[in-house]
Amino acid sequence: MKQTTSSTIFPAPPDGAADALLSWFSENKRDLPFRRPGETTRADPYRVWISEIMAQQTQIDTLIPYFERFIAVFPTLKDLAEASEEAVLKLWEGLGYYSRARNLRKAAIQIQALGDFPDTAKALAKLPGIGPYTAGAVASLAFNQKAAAVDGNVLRVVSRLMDSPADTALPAVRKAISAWLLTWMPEDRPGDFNEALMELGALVCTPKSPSCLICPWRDVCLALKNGTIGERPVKSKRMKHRTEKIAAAIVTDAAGRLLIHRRPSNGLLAGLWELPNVTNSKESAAALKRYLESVLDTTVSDPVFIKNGRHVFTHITWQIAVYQLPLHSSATLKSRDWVFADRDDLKTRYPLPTAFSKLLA
DNA sequence: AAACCGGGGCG
DNA sequence: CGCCCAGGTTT
Repeated sequence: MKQTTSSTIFPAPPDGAADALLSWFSENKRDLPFRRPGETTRADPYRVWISEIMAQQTQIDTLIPYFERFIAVFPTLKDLAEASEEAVLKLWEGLGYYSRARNLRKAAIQIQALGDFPDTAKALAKLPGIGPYTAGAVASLAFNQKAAAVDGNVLRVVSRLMDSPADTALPAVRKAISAWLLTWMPEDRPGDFNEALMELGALVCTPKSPSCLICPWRDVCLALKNGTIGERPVKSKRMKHRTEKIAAAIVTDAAGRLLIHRRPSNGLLAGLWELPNVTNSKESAAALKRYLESVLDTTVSDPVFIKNGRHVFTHITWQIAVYQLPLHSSATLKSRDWVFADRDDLKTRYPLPTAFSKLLA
């Protein structure tokens, strides 16, 4: 008997949907560096984990070079657990959401202490940086455990298959879809099933202009049948935006080294390095000069305006005025959060967010 | 439940 | 250039 305790938000999936999906996947799956078989597992859990954390914020094609570099520097869990935070951040430079890099290292240390890589969604979810999605993804893709892994791709694919008007921004809807997927996930192939759902979302059931004509579900998809593909999935959340004016300084010493500052260990771009700057000041050039004089404990020349820049985050737009201040007298730096960095160290050592690195280009 | 956390791709 | 994309943590 099937589903005596059904009560999920959807009725049973269309007949043959699982078989059609798995057949399509076996013929169309991409050969990706984190999908090669593990020694004793479906895939290497360390690689799956790293790739899933990276995939949370980046499309696969963009992520691959980062992944390859990361694995080259930290080939094993042990290498990552023994790395410095700054070394991990440097490899993460340009990917954004830097707390994920810090959590990656913390979790590596915890897994080392455990001895074995956690192999259930429940155990994985205890690690920093691993929530419901990543826990399910690693458990199923690496260990073939029966667990849901509902990301944006899966929400879209499922919403369209069932022509669901449910708001996928709501945690309750995500939970309901997870529970529903478990009711028809093939017992012996959770990893293939989850990976196939995500691959379908990435290659065929894309957000805009999906390739419905070649979709394995073209005959059973309810949104396609009802002409509502463009309206699925339904998502409610919208966020506000604010603008900040930043005055940033390019300060070089007599040797041509660049003055940089480490940001605080919490908040936006935590722990990354930046050009010295002041925010939302009316007399920005004068404020910048005062700021630098207090930091360097010496008088500096008047800032010379160079150019304007602009950087857009999800919730903030920075309007950046860039000034130059060459130093001729020597300056004393008060803390390890201030450095004169030469060109080579800037490239290899200090993680600089895109907002600033593009100003120097 | 809502706010915070970044950068890249695309039309 | 405006618009879109996502999952985990913190408040």
